[in-house]
Amino acid sequence: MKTILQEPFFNCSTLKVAEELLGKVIVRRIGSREISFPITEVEAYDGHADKASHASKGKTLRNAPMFGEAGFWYVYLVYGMHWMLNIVTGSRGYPAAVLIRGAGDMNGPGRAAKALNVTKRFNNRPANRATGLWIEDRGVVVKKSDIKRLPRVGVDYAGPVWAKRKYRFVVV
DNA sequence: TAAGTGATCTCT
DNA sequence: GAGATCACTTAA
Repeated sequence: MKTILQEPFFNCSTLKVAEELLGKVIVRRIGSREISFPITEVEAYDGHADKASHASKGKTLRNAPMFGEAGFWYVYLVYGMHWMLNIVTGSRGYPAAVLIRGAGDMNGPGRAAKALNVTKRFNNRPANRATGLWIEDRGVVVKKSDIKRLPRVGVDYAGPVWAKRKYRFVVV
């Protein structure tokens, strides 16, 4: 049983989407080939009040996709070399997204994006088959007891309150 | 542990 | 236009 996740799945509480994304499968079509990896680690960025979120400083050209429709990709470059792959959540106008930090054997968001051959070409595009990058539910259920909640990575600048929030979900 | 790397944002 | 800042990786 395969279902491609659509807007209703993502137009929901960001934390809930983040948690439920674990065990789902990210699929990339390159020409006639398809590669896929189960999602193992994610981070939630929820709303303008979240100091760790790009959206906390208001809407800019870069983070505009976060304010858009759920189920769209938000892709950007950090440290001059790594693409970060996020899926937008929540309703239009509410800035939120989930960062894909790990998929398959890959650890670290930069490597996951590299393995999937993701670049800004996917920024602000919908997650569906036509785009060539989407997420499937293949019926795998990750048990609650197999999910670990941890603080997010690299967001100390957000201050102790937000930096300590356990918005990161990992499959153990 | 620290350097590499470049888009983006915030001042002038 | 210049300068600071980064949701990271790799090699040492």
